[in-house]
Amino acid sequence: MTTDTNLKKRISESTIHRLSMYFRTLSLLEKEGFDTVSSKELAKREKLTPAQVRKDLSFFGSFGTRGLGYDVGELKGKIAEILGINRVWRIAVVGIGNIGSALVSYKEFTRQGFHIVKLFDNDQRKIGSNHKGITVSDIQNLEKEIRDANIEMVILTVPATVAQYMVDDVVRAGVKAILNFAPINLKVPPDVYLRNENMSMELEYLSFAIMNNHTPKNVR
Amino acid sequence: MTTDTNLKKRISESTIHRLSMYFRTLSLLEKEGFDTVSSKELAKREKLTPAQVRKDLSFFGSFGTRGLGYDVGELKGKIAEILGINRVWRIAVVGIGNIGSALVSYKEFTRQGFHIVKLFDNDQRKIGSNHKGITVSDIQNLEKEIRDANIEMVILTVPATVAQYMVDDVVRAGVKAILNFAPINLKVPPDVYLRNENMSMELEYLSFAIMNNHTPKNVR
DNA sequence: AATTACATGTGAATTGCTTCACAAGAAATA
DNA sequence: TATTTCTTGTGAAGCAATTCACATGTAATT
Ligand SMILES: NC(=O)c1ccc[n+]([C@@H]2O[C@H](COP(=O)([O-])OP(=O)(O)OC[C@H]3O[C@@H](n4cnc5c(N)ncnc54)[C@H](O)[C@@H]3O)[C@@H](O)[C@H]2O)c1
Ligand SMILES: NC(=O)c1ccc[n+]([C@@H]2O[C@H](COP(=O)([O-])OP(=O)(O)OC[C@H]3O[C@@H](n4cnc5c(N)ncnc54)[C@H](O)[C@@H]3O)[C@@H](O)[C@H]2O)c1
Repeated sequence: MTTDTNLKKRISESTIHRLSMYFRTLSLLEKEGFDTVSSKELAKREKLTPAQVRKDLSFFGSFGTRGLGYDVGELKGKIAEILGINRVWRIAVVGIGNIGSALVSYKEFTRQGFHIVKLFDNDQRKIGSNHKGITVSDIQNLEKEIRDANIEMVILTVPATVAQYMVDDVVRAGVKAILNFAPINLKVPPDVYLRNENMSMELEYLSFAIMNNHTPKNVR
Repeated sequence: MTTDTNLKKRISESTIHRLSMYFRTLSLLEKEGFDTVSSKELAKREKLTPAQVRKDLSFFGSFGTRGLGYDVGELKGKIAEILGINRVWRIAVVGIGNIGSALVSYKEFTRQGFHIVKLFDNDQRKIGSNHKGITVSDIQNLEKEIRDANIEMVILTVPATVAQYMVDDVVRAGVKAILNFAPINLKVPPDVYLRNENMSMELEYLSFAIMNNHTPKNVR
């Protein structure tokens, strides 16, 4: 393990999230026909400081040209590399209900390299049905099918009551990253990454903000 | 404006998010039959330090009993008050597509006081149709209907291409909080709160984590 | 009533993140 | 080629968030 790799362990979550933002904005700038962009312009579009943009990038190398700025296409490529999105990720969705099937229909994921290739449910009425060309598999076959299909990430959209059981199954199948939508604290082994998408939390934040005239520094 | 109000302006976004987490865990503890809970136990369930829990709460008052801990029901009530969720929020969903209709079906929101009472779309095939007992209104009537229904929050689930126009309309209608699902940087006046729900960003974070063996301090 | 055990609430210390400020380098201009 | 203009990359400074550590207080026990 090199020093560089150790370095990356210190990158903050905020920095990663901002890299995602830069990536999206760079795609937009590319479409708008810009060849280069300064940290100042990038910062303006994200409501950040130019120093923040430069510092974030500096953790990974130096990608700009002094006096000129960054080459839009090049920087976009570098960030894709950093984020690991210059490749295809094979994903399974577990729980094909309201939210699960909405996610399956979302073409933008595919365009970004997040390929949903397997769907699982335990409801006999859903098993065998077709969503955007993918047949819903029986949850009973989860482990084998996940392994056979080389799935590395799972989007979990089952009821909170069964979410932990499904996580355990998914982990057993060798999946290393889970995006969970159930409002519950899940346990995963240390080598499995778990992110929670919690919409109620965001509504609660808005509620607090209105009630208290909240004005924090950085709002996502 | 009192000193207390000014105080609240300094509360960090992380603290608010943790209050949401505490609230959910307290609800669970209540169901599990616990009368009291210590900062230690609460912290354990959230993977935080006890000091963090106590510090978060200390910004708003002192709710515990030394030697004993916090009364579960009481603390839950206090946090509900702080977050402003001890009341009903009237919400409209704009854009009744894949994700919009999934959200409308989500009963948990209602249980938490987030009442979705109006739906809007611009598609003639959707206008007039019924979702969970609510008729989809024509987006043309947005301003009047939002005002008449006393809507204070909007969930925005329209394509990114039209999201800014819809925000402008919604702001004009007097809405003070927006939860946006379109992957785009929206502009709102300073007195309107905007939160973005960005699922791609979470997948990108997972991608980065796998590729770099990322081990940050606090993971959501 | 005294003692023990336990857990809060909070200044102080520490850690982490953001912003500052400027030397250094590249491009454009004269 | 020299000069001006512009913008990066980065240590240092400043600020914000987290954790420490303990005085204080309550309840349970003897
Ligand atoms: N719908 C929303 O807008 C929304 C919003 C926020 C959070 N969530 C959360 O997302 C999750 C899914 O919500 P939903 O509204 O789509 O619910 P849903 O009931 O529509 O979908 C859940 C799906 O999971 C399947 N399922 C149940 N047990 C299973 C198992 N053991 N194995 C495999 N599949 C199983 C069900 O058959 C169903 O198809 C829930 O945890 C919910 O709390 C939903
Ligand atoms: N589906 C997902 O899983 C998902 C995931 C992440 C983000 N998003 C984002 O959420 C948004 C909605 O996605 P979706 O998949 O539900 O799309 P969708 O096309 O299914 O739904 C969009 C809805 O908005 C309506 N609409 C379009 N223009 C409108 C206007 N001017 N006024 C009112 N309504 C209008 C359409 O008629 C449609 O019903 C998009 O911005 C998308 O990028 C979706």
